[in-house]
Amino acid sequence: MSVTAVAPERYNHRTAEPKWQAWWTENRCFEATEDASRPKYYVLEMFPYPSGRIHMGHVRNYTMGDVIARFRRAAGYNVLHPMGWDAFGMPAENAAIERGIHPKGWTYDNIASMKAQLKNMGLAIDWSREIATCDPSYYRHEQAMFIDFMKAGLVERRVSLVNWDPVDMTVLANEQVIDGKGWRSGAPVEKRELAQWFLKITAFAPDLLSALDGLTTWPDKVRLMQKNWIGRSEGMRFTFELEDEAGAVLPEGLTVYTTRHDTIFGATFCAVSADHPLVKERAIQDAELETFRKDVAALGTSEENIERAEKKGYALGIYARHPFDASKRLPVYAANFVLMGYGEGAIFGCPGHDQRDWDFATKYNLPILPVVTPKGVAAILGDKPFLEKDGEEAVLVNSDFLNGMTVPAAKNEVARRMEAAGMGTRKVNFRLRDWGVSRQRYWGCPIPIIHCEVCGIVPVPKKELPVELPEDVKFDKPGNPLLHHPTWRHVNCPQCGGKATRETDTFDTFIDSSWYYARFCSPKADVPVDAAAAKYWMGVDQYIGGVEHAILHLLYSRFYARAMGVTGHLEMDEPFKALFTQGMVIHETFRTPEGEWVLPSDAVQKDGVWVYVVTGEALEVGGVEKMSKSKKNVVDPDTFIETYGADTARWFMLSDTPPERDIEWTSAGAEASWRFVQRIWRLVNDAATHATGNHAATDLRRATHKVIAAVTDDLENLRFNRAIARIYELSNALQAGLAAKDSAVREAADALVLLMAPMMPHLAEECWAVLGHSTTVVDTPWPK
RNA sequence: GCGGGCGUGGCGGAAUGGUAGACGCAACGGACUUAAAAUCCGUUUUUCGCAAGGAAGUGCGGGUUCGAGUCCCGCCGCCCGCACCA
Repeated sequence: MSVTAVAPERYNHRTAEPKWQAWWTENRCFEATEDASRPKYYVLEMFPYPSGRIHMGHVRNYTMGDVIARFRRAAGYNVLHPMGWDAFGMPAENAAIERGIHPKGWTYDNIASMKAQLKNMGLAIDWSREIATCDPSYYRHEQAMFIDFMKAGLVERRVSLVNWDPVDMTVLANEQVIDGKGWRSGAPVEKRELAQWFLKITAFAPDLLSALDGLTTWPDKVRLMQKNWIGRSEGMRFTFELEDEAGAVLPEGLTVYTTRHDTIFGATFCAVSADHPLVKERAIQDAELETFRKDVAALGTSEENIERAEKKGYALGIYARHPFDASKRLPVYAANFVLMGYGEGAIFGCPGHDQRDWDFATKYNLPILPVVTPKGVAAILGDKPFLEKDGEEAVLVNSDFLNGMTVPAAKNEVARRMEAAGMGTRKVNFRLRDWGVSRQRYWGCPIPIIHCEVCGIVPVPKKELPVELPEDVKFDKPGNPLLHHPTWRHVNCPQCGGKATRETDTFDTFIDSSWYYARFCSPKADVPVDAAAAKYWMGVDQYIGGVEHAILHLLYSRFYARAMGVTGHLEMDEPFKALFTQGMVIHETFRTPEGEWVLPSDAVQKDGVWVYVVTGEALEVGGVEKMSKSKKNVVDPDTFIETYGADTARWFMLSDTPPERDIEWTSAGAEASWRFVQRIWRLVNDAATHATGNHAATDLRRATHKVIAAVTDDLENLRFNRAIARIYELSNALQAGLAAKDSAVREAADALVLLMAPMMPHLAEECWAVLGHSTTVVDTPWPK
């Protein structure tokens, strides 16, 4: 039986979608203005790098944000939903090197084409607030703030051992080194000594850590990752007296950091980093030690090296006097496992209760002394160090005045005695390092500094900002084009007027994205952030993006908000009130028998077997993996939207799979979404022929209101897949209601359209008109 | 090694400690059609049974509870993050 008397025409997204997109733009539906009479809602997705084309990951991310924006708008909020471009970065420069295109032209062309693609998605974005970080009107404020940060003592220039990416020929921050390799290039990172600009993120370490507790609407996983990254530990810093082979006291002491000062009587050696001053100084006289230092440096920091590396040491021929037992002296080694960058770059080794120290002691035949044991158990020397488990009661033995004490009590006692004797102090240490922000690249924000031979480091006067990137640069040799520019770097010193040179390093692009969320509040202001606008809009009520930014971008942004607070640019601490990290878009992979990757669009299923359309040969179906160009398992959003419409793409992205998990793109699933679009169209057209109901408590009416409540709750909690399941239920109920001539048919159809509107806004508008409304969905309140 | 998460039909996945498998996909049967597509009506955890109906069932083994997919303990498997951090 046919549901409709006269079959309606098929829904045509090709006419409907551009029509409504134009209508929203003309009527400025999504342009936000401050309005104190309404509650505000700021929803933001991590802005894209303008690579040239959007991918399905963007579609998923921006669809989620859009659903939230449209839902909150309908629910009565004054919504801010802006978009911009994270436009500085290496790919633009690589395009310049490889194809001779200027990074600026390349970037802006990409922005234009990606903007058109995003518009085709029908996003409810306030395009009047669009920003690009490579625009001088944006980065001049970044430069001004850097100078303010300097004045506030949040900037340092120091020579330090840095991570050098030999492929990208630039320095990387610690956060940007993954498994000992550059996060972009994948090349093994080398260590180099360079003069670098640092932002003092460590100044905020305690606050960045403790404030995590308040971010209750962030994923626990992300909070935990940040907590581990910041890495707070409570311990002691104290100094050993040193003596030489003959027992004569040396002028210098050896300061170590430890969290296990309770095990001081188990100490049998000391170890210092190969980069420790004590070692460097002796290596001048000692060729063998210098060789050792080089070997350690050559080993690098990559994961595989660390795993394979044996503990190696070099006895320095000096000894540390035990602080509480004059009869003991501990040989001091230079050791490859001690990091100069953490603590004091020096430790005492207690092999009985530390795996690493155990390995070292075993190798060099150093004594192993058990000093901690479970309560009521005699200390024994097993075949591995004894490490008490969480909550396990352990007591000190073989430890003089500590004997019988619990671990915490013994720590306390050692700290008390050392502090009383002036040997050391309790100290909280953080793993977090300051953020090195100098990059030896062209396509980034110039660091607004002038180096004067007379005056030293001089900030560019604010009235001369922005320091603009010169456009006439050449990419004909490796390294930084700014360094090779004939004139740009040569300037007069703003202070003495003498000859000086500009800083040619540019900022790490993560700086650009560390404050853009605040700039969106007042994108055209002539200060970085207009205070009144920020007071109204900040913080971001819902931030959405990939979990890959759990540390880098999110930690930097949290730091920036604080630094901007100190310098009076922004009055708030936490930029993102709620965070949601969405999963990836994954897809099957296909290979020819020769091992060539094949695009999904070139694979067809014939009699249950996947076949390559070009050659007709059977394809090997590989794993379901993240969409990537290298494996060619990509589906082009543009082509899909052209064929099936934006609403179909949006609907599919939200269906079935919970938003935080990886979603598998399948053509069958996508087509099913398309069929649902047509089904809604038929149902609504059919419902439109029915009379308005009489508010009787029919089955359909009950079902409708149950679904309204459920969908509202689901969308408030970002459970898009469940909201969609409810909408399917309502469409099933409506279909049954139509057959049963239920009097609530019109009411149900209206609700169906309004509930699906955040996900399928174009279809909703068309359906709303079919149902005889003279208003638009975008201006209709959320149903209750 | 340390830290965290997850194991439910053929698949994606539902389920404030209260009828396990909502909703979707796929598959199968039927209607419509010259035919196909689309659409519509059904079936679809496993198992026994012609049926009515019964039994088992949320990785494995225990426990708490009137009641456990959900809470607790111990395993097994997979995934993610950090990693010589003193």
